[in-house]
Amino acid sequence: MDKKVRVRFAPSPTGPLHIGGVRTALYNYLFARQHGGDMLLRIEDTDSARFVPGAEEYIVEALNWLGIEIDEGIGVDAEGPHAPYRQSERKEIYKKYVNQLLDAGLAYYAFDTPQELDIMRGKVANFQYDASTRMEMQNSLSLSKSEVEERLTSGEKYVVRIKIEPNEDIVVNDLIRGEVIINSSILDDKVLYKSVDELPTYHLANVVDDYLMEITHVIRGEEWLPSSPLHVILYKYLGWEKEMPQFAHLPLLLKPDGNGKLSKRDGDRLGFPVFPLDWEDATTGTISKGYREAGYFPEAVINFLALLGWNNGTDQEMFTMQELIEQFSLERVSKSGAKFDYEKGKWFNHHYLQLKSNEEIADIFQHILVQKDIFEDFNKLTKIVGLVKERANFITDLWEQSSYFFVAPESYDEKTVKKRWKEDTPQEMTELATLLKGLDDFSAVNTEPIVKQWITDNSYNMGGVLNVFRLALVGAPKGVHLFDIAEIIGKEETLRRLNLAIERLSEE
RNA sequence: GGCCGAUUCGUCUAUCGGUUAGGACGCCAGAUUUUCAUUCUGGAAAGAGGGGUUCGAUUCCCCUAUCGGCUACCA
Repeated sequence: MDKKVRVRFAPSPTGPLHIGGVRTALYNYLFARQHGGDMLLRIEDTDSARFVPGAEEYIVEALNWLGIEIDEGIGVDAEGPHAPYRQSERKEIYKKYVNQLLDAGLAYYAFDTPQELDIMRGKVANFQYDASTRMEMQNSLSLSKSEVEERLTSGEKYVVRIKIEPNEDIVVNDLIRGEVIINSSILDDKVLYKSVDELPTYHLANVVDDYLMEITHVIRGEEWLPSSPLHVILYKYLGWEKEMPQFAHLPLLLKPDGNGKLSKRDGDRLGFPVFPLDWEDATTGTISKGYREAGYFPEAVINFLALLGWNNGTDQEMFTMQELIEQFSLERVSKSGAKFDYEKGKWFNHHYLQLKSNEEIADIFQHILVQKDIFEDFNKLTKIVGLVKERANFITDLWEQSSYFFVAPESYDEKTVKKRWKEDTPQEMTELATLLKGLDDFSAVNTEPIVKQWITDNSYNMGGVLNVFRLALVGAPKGVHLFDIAEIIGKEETLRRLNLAIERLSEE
């Protein structure tokens, strides 16, 4: 019987969660759910220098908003069978395995300072700390036993490096890319542990934790592919070869224009969010926009992200989370990076907006209106939403599409005025006002035929009259069906706007 | 520079040796409409290049090119 599937999302709390990270989390989640397995959230804060307060909370909130549920670890409960889930709180655990490697002669102490290493890198082209150079460096392999002892006891800062045996082909079996073979000679003796903060580096920490937490599948970004042979070696050195998880390296999310990894700056430059939620940088105070605050529905973001690198082989484009869980497969994840197509993201949101009920949308839209000091009757609002929602991509677009329902025009579109406002217009509009004034039933089904009949009877120009009427009500050549507008704003307001337009536009 | 990975319309992608290379976003045109938008219909638009293998390559192999990732006491 196979082991229960267990995957983890392991971001480092160095800032807001990047949208690419969100996709990684999503794929992990889909995979776990599909196999009835567990999804863990682990915080990789082994770099004390890059720790950013609030980042962890942000990550939890973002996943929560998106409906990516965590079964174990951070954000669920402090305990859990493999607690703690914050690597900075697992120091003792790593220490034990560092010592194990040291004792077995598979790792060694190194005392070279960062400055000394920089000098070496400057001096020797393509310098690499490995079998070919390690004997020239300051470490427990090159130094005498007593000197090492002395340096250690004197409290000199050191680092523990893995001892890589050269000239071995390391095979990484990737679920997406197949076998990737890398020769160990190109690997350097990576730092596993640093005494400065008594913390391991990512490489050791992630292997130890994945083993201890019984992770069966490591699904992560492609940027980890080059270091995965190192991880394979680590599993071997630690004696966990049999328990080694399977790897799947996801293609990267690329900039919409040009090349390279999608970054925060692309969002600022091109005007779209690259983060799930708004994020305020504590030191600079600058705010990075998030999808939530930009008006996206979580299901739209999920759907959009899911398809950036995966498809089910058919023409289907709309997927609920449940369908994604059922249909997702690593085999169908593409190998090449995907450029981030923000326009398509908008289209997804438009689609999901149309799926919402008018009441649901009106409920949210109401909050936007209140901020503008507009308090509209909910039933009326629901009606308005039904009329304009198909024109919107976001609920926030609704205001632009419907403001004329709430406020009378302050100015009139010049081009339309020039084109439509003729010598006879004031007279026609006055007649129209009189006609409307006499109507009791102001519903569109009643007013429309009457007004049109009046136009015909007087041999007026249909388009001319109606467009000026629209101009009076809306102020611009836009908007929903004219008589619907009149119905909703009501007889009184319709007449008021009509007279206002006659007054203002006749002056000129 | 070295290593690894990738390469189908502008973009996301389908195709698992034989297709008029399909769909979607975006774009353009037409229809509908009192306006704008929506909607509908139609259109333009792709296998990086070169060698093989094969009766036949977008598909398999090799080379080149291009792009990307990694190359930290960062993840």
